[in-house]
Amino acid sequence: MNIFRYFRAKLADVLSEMTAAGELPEGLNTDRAGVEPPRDPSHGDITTNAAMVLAKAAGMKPRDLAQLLAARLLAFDEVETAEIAGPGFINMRLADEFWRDRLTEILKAGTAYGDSALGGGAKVNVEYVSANPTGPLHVGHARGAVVGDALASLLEKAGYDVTREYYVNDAGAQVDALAWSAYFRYLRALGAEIDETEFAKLCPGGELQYRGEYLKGVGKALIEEYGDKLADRDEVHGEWTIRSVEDWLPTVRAVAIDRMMDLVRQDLAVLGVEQKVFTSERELVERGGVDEALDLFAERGLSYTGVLDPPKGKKPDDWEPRPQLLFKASEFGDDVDRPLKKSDGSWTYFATDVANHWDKYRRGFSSMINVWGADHGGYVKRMQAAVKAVTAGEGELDVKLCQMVNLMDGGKPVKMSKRAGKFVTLRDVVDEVGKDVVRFIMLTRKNDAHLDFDMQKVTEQSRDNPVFYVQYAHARIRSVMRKAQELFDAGAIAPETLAKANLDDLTDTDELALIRNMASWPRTVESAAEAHEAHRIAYYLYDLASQFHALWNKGNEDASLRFLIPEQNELTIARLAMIQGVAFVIASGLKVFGVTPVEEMR
RNA sequence: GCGCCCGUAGCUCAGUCGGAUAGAGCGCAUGCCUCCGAAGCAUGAGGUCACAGGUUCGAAUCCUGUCGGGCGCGCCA
Repeated sequence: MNIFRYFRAKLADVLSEMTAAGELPEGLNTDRAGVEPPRDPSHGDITTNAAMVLAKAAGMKPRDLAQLLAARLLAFDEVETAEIAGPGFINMRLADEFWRDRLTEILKAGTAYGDSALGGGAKVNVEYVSANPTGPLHVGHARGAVVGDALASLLEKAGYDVTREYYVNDAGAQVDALAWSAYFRYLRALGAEIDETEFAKLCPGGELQYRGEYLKGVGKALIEEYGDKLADRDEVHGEWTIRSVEDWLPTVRAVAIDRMMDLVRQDLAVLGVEQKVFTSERELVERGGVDEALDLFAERGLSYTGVLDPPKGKKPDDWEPRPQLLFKASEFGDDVDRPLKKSDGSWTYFATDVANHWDKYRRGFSSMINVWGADHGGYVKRMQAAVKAVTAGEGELDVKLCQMVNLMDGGKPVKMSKRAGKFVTLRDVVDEVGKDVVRFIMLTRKNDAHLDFDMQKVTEQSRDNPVFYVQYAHARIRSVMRKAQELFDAGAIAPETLAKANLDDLTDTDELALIRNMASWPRTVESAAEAHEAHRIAYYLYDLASQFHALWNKGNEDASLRFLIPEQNELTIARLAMIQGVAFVIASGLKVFGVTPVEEMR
């Protein structure tokens, strides 16, 4: 139960009562009246701005209206006090009993606490990673993977029907370059003595783009399946020669992409990411998806053949005007119209991506979320414009841009050279620090802020490491529960039993404050889901964990505040119920992150 | 030149639909372990929310402009 939503409903009742009594005018718009936590807890448990927002329309002074509202709100059993403060806030304090009931609710729900019906089962598509299938994933991809995956889980928790999707860019120049690079490995594996720089000259762009060791496997796989059929051997000199492109490239490309996608899937599995739908750009093109989408543009008069102005501020050295098929993106909020066809007549990446989103819409997703690297920022407007155009305004696309991850080791940046094919892979990092640490840390910043990832700091066992601190809280609770088995039967301290326990002994201010914080978990889930911001969960968990640790520490000074008090069974049971509640809420949050709560620290 | 993102404590960052006296960690200062819950804890100092206007009961938050940083800007994805 989202307590703020609960009291917002009560406020609505009060407002309609007042309208019926003639104290408020008919047809008052009450949308802006909300029930929220006060900024300062000393003001109370919940607060409403209703009097201030409605005063003008009601023709009353805010504080006068607040008086009337407060009197009626006070009539509810749960509301202990209702005071007017500042410009017209109504601060309410809720009965201790109400909070203890929330704890009972948590114990009944377990890790399902915080589940919400907010989404109402609406379908949402979250597309993330979507890295080119040209090699293993590196650390940068890890952030997008985790951000997308956690956002998907968060939306599921908030009641949406979520599909996790990966768009495979298996058409276009990049995968052709991959095929060339794989072909080189194939020829080498056949035993051909081909010089790398000589071969590079034959490649498109005169460069052998992918030189990592990981392509050796593709070369071998090609030999296993096709033997030497993809190359010719000069009978006289015994040298291997390259066949014409159309004879080998489609085959090599297909095998290489297949292999690379296996690699990508394995890397994602290591991170605990499992996407359900893999949409192939090539298949989309082959089954006419692009033609369909662009026909739609043509029908609606949203495309035309024209010439773009040269980009300003950039040296137009090799620029020359060329007529292209353009999409009227500027009619949908973009700055200029965008090309759908290249000068050679083939589709641009944008055109196929329009088809991709059109396809998603037809599969029933009017709500779509894409997670991209920040370097794709310039692409957002045109894609949103395209989604609006292709769905006739019914579809909505939110793009989460992930900023760079600065990989560090003991305060020093880890050097990565993409040119030499030496970059730190996702797998390297996961092997080093573990999946849970990577996942949690990737969510400790807003997606659009730079993130420092220090391999040493993230495994440090100290308060400034949020992963440790949150996990430690959970482990401490599990440890107390284990110890409690020396005092009670396992059945007596099982969550189902604790849910029935008498909690009246929970009277300490810090204990009640802890319960209040737990009770704000459903609201945290809902607001984070609405904002599409999973990182808020990390801050909530850190906050809850430190509140728990503070209470634990008080037990050092004052033995009467400890969780296990010998000879005082009822009090101890109540406190066990409380910390079990904390463990559930932490586990519930970690589940959203795909992080396993630990039983003990090692 | 244009567009997008960002600018909050010495440092790294939170900040809920616009809400009251702007928060956390690190660092700093002070106090606290012969044992019973210290892989530490408690308390405190520290701010022109980049700057200047505007919107209103109320602005770190919304709008306009300026300054500073990052990213992007036809035939790459």
